[in-house]
Amino acid sequence: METDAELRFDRGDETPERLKRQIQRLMGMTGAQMGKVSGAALAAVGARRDHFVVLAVLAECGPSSQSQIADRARVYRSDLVAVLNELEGAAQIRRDPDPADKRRNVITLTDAGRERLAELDAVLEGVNERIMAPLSETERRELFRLLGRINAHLAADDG
Amino acid sequence: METDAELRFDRGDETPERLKRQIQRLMGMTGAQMGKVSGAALAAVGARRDHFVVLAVLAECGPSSQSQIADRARVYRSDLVAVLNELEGAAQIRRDPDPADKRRNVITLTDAGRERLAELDAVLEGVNERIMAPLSETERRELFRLLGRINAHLAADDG
DNA sequence: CGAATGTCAGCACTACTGAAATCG
DNA sequence: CCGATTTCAGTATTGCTGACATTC
Repeated sequence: METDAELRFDRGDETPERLKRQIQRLMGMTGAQMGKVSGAALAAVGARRDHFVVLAVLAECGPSSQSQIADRARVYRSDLVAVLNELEGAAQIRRDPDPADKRRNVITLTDAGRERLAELDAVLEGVNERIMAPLSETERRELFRLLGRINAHLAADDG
Repeated sequence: METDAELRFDRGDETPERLKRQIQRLMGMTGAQMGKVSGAALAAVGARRDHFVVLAVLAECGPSSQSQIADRARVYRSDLVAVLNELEGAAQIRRDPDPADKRRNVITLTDAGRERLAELDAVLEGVNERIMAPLSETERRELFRLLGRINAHLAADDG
């Protein structure tokens, strides 16, 4: 039998062509790696992605209810609760009952929250720069443009 | 207080600028959506991503040991076991002990496996086309090129 | 002995669902 | 009564780690 002879023992970049042609796979791998890098960078300062996203939404949209934040940050309402608990514990947000609608809370960014956002923003900007390092300025814009188009198309397709 | 007046009730695309500028976020969202689309397409024919990847590796690299497949398909050895069990159950692969090294199994693609791979390949090609629909041929090539560069850079950076 | 291989068990994290309590 | 909001509990999937027996 030729069992041993037919095994390929060589290492290196042996990724099959079939896999290389799959945009899903390339996007998935690259996206996952980006997620890891930025996740690790945020973890290094004791934060997670949701913290940044929620703070950013509050900074740009002003005081909001939790369901508004959930919609804009694309976080589930149920998961948002824990995030807000943590941010509130660090005094980066305030959670006050809305007198006009007693079902809601009004979430407000504090000064500490604004500082924290600036910190996280700087961290992620560093990550951004590191990720985009091999691309020129025009290439970066082009990448954004292409991804944006695909993303819009996918979002319109099935929600 | 102006609690109610400061709330923003308008819906639509309110994604904060800060978030739009994050390549990680755009890639993450787009990649996740691609993953969902292709995952759903594969689930519709009773398969998962790993099935396709493993079959593709076997088709292009020939009979291999499990750890070789794991390396090339970027699947963990531990997770590969279940995948191979399923493929073996459907008679799409054979798992024979390697007489030359009794620690190893030699995994071989069967004819049924080749047929299955062709089927999954067609399914994913459809997904690919659907995802890339809004882009022209040159734009698609450009996207691949840019992503490939970033991916190679990230992979070289930290493994 | 140390290293590789296949296997199993389990952990951590994220996305997601469901339901309850309160209120409009 | 129906619907929205906040909250808690739990599921499911996936990436990943650790341990173990066997064999080189």
